Amino acid sequence: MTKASPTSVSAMASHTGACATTVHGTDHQHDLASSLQQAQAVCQQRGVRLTTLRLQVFELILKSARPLGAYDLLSQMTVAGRAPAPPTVYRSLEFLLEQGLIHRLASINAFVACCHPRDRHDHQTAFLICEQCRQVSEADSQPVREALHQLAETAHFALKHTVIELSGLCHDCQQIA
Amino acid sequence: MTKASPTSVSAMASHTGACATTVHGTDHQHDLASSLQQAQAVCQQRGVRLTTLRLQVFELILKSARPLGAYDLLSQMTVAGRAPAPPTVYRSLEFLLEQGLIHRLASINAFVACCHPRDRHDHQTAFLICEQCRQVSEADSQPVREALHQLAETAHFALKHTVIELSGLCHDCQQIA
DNA sequence: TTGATAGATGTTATAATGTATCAATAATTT
DNA sequence: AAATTATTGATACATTATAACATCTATCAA
Repeated sequence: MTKASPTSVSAMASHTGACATTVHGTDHQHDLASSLQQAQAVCQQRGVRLTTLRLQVFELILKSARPLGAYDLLSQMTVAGRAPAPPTVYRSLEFLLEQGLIHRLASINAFVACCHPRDRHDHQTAFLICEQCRQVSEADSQPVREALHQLAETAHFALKHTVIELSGLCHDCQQIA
Repeated sequence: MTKASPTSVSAMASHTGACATTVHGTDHQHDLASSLQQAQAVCQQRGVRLTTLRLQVFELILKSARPLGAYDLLSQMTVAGRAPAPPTVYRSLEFLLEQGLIHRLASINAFVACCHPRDRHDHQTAFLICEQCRQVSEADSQPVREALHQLAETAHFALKHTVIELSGLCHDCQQIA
C-alpha cells in the first residue's frame, strides 16, 4: 500500500469560514454496486430507462480509474472480435450525460462518472486532470461558481453551461516527479 | 446601426472595489493592422518567425467574427481549387498558440485571436461563447483566477493550464430571442 | 559564396472522434 | 393484439487531428 488516496477532501475557503469547496477523487473504494443502485434509483424516479446497454457503458466508466474515450468503450465492449458500432456507444453516452451520471471532458475528449449524480446543483463543476497519471478529480467550489456567475453578469451573458478543466499534476504525481 | 457593441467592458468585482474584471468582445473595429503589427513585434522580440503562412492564418482568424475551425481555415486558404493539406494549417495554429496569439476553444474545436497578446499573465482566461451568434468574448477575471488557484491549492494540485469556457447567450442575442 | 544546419513547408497517408440515416427490434400504451 | 414510441443495429460518412518523410528556405560559419 504505497498510496493512500483520500476519496474526498473538504476545505474551507480562505476567508468565508464555511465549507465551500469539495474535491472528489474518482471513488473506487466506494462501492461500485452502490453507485449503480443510485443510478438505477435516479433513473426510475425520472421515468427514464437505464437499459442493459446504458448500464454496461456506465459500469465501464465507473470501473475505470481514468477517463475513457468513446472508442475505448467500444473496444472494451467488443465480444468475440465484434465491436458495436460507434453510434451505439455515443447514444448511451448522450443518455448518461443527460441524466448527469457522467461528465464529458472537452479538453481530452473523454468521459468520467459523476461523483454525486443526485445533486442537480448547477453543473458548475471543475475537473482537475492530472497530466501524469490521467486521473481526474471533480471539484465543487462555491467561490469558483460565484466568480463565474459574477463574470457572466458583468458581461450581460446568460450562462447555460460551463466547462472548467484544470490540467496539471495531482498530489501523488508531484511527489514522484 | 442596430448594434452598438462595446469592444471592452471593465467592471468592478462586487466587493473588492478594484477593477478586477475585463471583457473583450472580438475586436473588429480596433484596427486589424495594429493587431498584425503587434504580433510582428512580439515575434521579433522573441526571435521567432511570423512567416507568410503563419501570418495568413493569423489574419484569417483575426478577420473572422467567429471562431474558426482548422478546416474552415483550410477552405479559406484554397487557391484555384487547391487547398493546402491539414498539417500545414495545424502547424501554423500550433505556432500561434505557442506564441499566445490565438486561443483554442476545446468545447467547440475552434480558434480565436487573443485580445491582448502581450500579457503573458497566467492564461487563466475565460471565454464566453454565444450559442446563438457564435461570437466569443474573452474575459479576464481576477476573482475567477483566484478562486481557481485557491481550488487547486486546496486539492494539492499543481496547476498548469486551465480551460474555462462558458456557453450561453450574449447580451445582443438575449434581446432578440 | 558556399556548404552545413536548423527551421519551415509540402505531401501522402491514416488515425481518432463524432453523426446522419434508415432498418429492425423491444417496450409501452391503447 | 395493434399501434405507438423508445431503443438498438447497421451502414456509411463527416469532421478533426497527427505521423512520417520529402523538400525547400533561411541563416550562419567557414
